[in-house]
Amino acid sequence: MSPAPRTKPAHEPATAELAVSTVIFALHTEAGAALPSLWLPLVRRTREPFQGQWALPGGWLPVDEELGKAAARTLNETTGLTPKYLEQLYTFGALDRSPGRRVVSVVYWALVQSDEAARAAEGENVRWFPADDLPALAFDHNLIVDYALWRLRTKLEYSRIAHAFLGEMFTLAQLREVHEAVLQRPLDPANFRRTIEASKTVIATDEYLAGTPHRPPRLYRFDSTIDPADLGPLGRATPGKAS
Amino acid sequence: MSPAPRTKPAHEPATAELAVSTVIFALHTEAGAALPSLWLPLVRRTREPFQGQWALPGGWLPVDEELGKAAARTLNETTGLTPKYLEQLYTFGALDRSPGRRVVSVVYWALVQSDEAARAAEGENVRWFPADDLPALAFDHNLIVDYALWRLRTKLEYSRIAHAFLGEMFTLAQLREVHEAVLQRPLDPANFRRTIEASKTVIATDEYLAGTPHRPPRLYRFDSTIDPADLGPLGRATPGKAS
DNA sequence: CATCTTATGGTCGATCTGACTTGAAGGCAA
DNA sequence: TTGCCTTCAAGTCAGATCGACCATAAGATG
Repeated sequence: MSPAPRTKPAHEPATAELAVSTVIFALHTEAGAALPSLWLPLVRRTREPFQGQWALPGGWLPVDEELGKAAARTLNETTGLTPKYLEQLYTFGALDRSPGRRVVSVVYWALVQSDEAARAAEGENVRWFPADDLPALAFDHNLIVDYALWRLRTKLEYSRIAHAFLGEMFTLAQLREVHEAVLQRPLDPANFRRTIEASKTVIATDEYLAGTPHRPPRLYRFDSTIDPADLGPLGRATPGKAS
Repeated sequence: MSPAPRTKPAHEPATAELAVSTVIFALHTEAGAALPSLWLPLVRRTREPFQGQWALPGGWLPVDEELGKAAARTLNETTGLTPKYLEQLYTFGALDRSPGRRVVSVVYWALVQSDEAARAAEGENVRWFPADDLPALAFDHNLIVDYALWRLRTKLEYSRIAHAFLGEMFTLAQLREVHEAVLQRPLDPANFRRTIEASKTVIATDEYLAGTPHRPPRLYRFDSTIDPADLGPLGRATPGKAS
C-alpha cells in the first residue's frame, strides 16, 4: 500500500502481502475561515500502480516490527509528524484493492497537535488536504478515510481523544473548539462546560490565560490517570498498541 | 494461528505470515443453571506450538480469499457452524505471539443462534467452553477472547446485535434474556420493553406464543431495514464484510 | 374457581440535556 | 476615567430519559 515493496515479485506471490497505513488528522484553520476543520496529510505515489495519485502514508510491514511501531515509523518518515494518539482502525483486505496483487493493509489512525501539524513539512510529494473534500485517492483510500472520519466523530463523544489535538494546558473554549470542528456543529459554551466538568476528565489549574480582549479564561489540564482511548482489555499492556 | 501452515519454512520467513481466526459466541443454558451464559467453541491444537492446548478456530489466509470469507470458511470447517453475524474484531501482530515466527492474525468475532449451536458437533478436538472461565489458551488467545467479550458487551448496548442469537420470531422476554445473559445482570421487564419499543428496531406481529403456563406473550420480528451492526461507511458495499 | 406466573401498561422521582439568563472580569475607545 | 464590548462562568427551567415500583391482564393448573 505504499512506495516501495521490499521485493518485486515477477510472478504472483504465494501469499498476501502485508502493509501498514495511517490516516492522520490535525486541525487547521484555513485563511479566512471562521472555524478550524480537519485536515490530513497525503503522499504522492511515485510509481505504479496509481502513480501520481495521492495516498495514505504507509509501507510494507517488516518481519521484526510491531504493527503500531511500523505505522508510527512510516508516517514519520514520510510526513515528519509524531502523533499524540495512534490507534488501530481496521484491516482492509479486499481481493481487488491493489491491481494485480493481493495486499492486506492494517490501517491505523492518528491525531496530531495543531502546532505540530503547522511545523510539518509540506513538499512536492506531501500535502495537506481537507478531510471532507478529498480528490480521488489511490487504492481504496477514500473509503478508508471515510471510515476513519466516522470513527473519529463517533469516538469523540464517548472518549477523551479531543485531548490529542491540544497541548498541556488549555481553556475550555479551546477544548470546545476542537469538539465543534470535529463534529461540525456549534456547541453551547455553558452546557459544554457543565458536561466536561461532570465527566471529571479535566483538572482546573489556578492559572489563567492572559492577553485576551475579555475576561481571562481559566487553564485546565487533562487527568492523566484516565485512559483516553477506552480500548477495554487492550488498553493495558498489549500488542497492537503504538510505541 | 492454526493447524496447518501452508509451507513449513526451515528458515525465518522474509515476511510476516497472515492468519485469520474467529471468536464465536453462542448462548447456552448449562444443566442446572438458571440463566443462559456465553459459550464459545475452541479447537485442540494437533501440532506444535502449543500442541494439545485449546485455541480459536482459524487458518492461514489464502491469497485469493476475502478476509471475512476466510473467517467464515475456517470456522465452519472446524466447528460446522454458520454464524448469523460476523464482524472484524482486531488485528493482532505482536512479535512474540507465536514462538519462532511472525504471525499476524486478523481476528473476527461471530454470533450464532442458540439452536444452531446446539446442533453443532462436539468432538475430541472441538469443545465448547464458558466464555468467562477459560483454560489457558494457545498463543495470545485469552487476550483476544477478553477483547471480543468486551466488544460484545459494549456493542450490545448501542446496536441491534442481540438479534443474531435469536430466530425469526421471538418474545420480548427472550430478547431480554439475551441481554441479561450477555450483560450478566437482570433487567426490569417493563423498562426493557419500553426501551426496545422506543428504539423501533422490532416489529410486533399479531401472533402469540402458545403453550406457556401463563399469559401468552406476543411474538416480534426484527425490522430488517435497520442495519444491525452500525459500522458507518463500512456498513454498505464493502471489503472485509463477511460473505 | 382460586391461584400462580408472566405479560403489559402506567406512575413517580431522580437525572440528564438543551435553551436561555445573569453577573463577572478583563481589554479598549472616547 | 468611564462606559462598553466580549467572553467567562454560574445558574434557571422545561422537556426527555431512566430506574424502581405498582397494577391489571390473561393464560395454565389443580
